[in-house]
Amino acid sequence: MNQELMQMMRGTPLLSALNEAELRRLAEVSRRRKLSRKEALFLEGDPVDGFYLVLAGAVRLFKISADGSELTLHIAQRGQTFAEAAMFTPRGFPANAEAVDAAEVLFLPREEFVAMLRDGDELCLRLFRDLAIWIRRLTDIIFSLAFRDVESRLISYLIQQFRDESGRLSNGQELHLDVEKSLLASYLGTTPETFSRVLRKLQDNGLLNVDGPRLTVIDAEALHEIVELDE
Amino acid sequence: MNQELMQMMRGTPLLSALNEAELRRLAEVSRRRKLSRKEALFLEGDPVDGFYLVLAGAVRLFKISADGSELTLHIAQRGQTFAEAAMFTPRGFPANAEAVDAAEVLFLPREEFVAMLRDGDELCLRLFRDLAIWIRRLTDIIFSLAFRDVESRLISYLIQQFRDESGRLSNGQELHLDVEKSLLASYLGTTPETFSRVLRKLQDNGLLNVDGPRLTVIDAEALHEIVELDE
DNA sequence: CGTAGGGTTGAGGTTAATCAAGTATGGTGG
DNA sequence: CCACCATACTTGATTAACCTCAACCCTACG
Repeated sequence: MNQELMQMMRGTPLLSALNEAELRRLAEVSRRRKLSRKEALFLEGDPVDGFYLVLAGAVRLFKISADGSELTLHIAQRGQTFAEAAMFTPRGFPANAEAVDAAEVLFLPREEFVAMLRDGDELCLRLFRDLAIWIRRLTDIIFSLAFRDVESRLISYLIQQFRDESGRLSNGQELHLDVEKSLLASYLGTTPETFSRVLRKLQDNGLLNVDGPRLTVIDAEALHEIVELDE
Repeated sequence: MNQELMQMMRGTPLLSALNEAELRRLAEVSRRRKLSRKEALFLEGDPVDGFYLVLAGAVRLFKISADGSELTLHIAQRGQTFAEAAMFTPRGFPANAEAVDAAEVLFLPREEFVAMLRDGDELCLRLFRDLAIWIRRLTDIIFSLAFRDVESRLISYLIQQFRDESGRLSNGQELHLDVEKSLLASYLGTTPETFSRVLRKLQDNGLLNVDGPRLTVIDAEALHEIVELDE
């Protein structure tokens, strides 16, 4: 049996509730799948036979509009699970999934997993927490889209990604964007053009230095003020 | 024991998984609460000690921005439960709740409910479905906010509320708005002014007749076309 | 009759999308 | 090693959607 796989599974909040035997059983029926950059994993509406764990790389979950524009809901990183909730809806996946860069995922079949839900109440509680976190995440996105402008959303993202122990950015700090700017734009619910312009504006106003994917914080205080204005 | 209460509880998808004894036990520890129009039930961030079932009237779940504007996430009607998910997050309610009109709710304490989760796997599965439905609902809201204009959202709402067996509106059909227009505006993520203007435009274009809260469908085909354009 | 609340209408301004063009940058094949 | 191309990114000009502010209407109700 694959030791590294078991290790990864144990590392997730959800699956760590399983005992050794269950973990091994689940590992046996799971399937690995390699994805190339931008390769689709599933589409919105596809029937759901199980959920996924990211083994390597990252997977993007996104909605797509009739005219083709996209909004990224979440980027699942190595060690994270996704599509757990979809297993319990009759209407298939509520979003699309594709690899950000080359990636590998582990597919965990619904049937075996649900069987384990039936005997372990700890596993149930973990899954409830998982789903509740999703609900939180989605309500946060709704709040952002409804009440905040792109500038505020962008700065929020930076703070969230790069904050120190105090939960804040500090002057001189280097922020290296590890994802494409256009992907980030989609995550912020805007276009690459607007994203670029907002970065530019922050630079012109002396809050941030921009050098390709390398950002340098110039005026952390001002940045924090902008997001705190709309909570 | 209150027969009517038991009846209501049995009527919900979630609680119908409980057996008689459990139902009675839960009814015993539950608490009824009457709310007057616009009375707050809880605020975002409040600690969560349980969830709610609407006994009468309706309860509105909404986010509120720093400058005071509101976005309604859901209007829970008689017989519906809400805040189930919040029980499993460490960060309190993710939204505010208040009565739309005079209403009555039943508070179901977390502790007893979670205890029942531990022994009934059917109950767990129902709850998973509940949470998955919430996730679906929230992703739909996100889709609407990100990709669709107010006109399209409004028509979608009307179709959703008043569709016949075929899932469509028909010419001459009377649609009676049972909630305040300003509340509807908040539900559609817009302002009363814009809401009013959109209705006006639909009337001017001969798609709809507007007489206070009474709408009459003039051109169902055209209405459906508008929403189908953006899926 | 007067007032209050919900609703409507108009003018003006802001945000951000769209369209179009131009600039790096990195990889590939000659 | 260089020319070429694809791709991401940037910038400018224009436009569209929608919000804000302000005034006004209408109806219910004291």
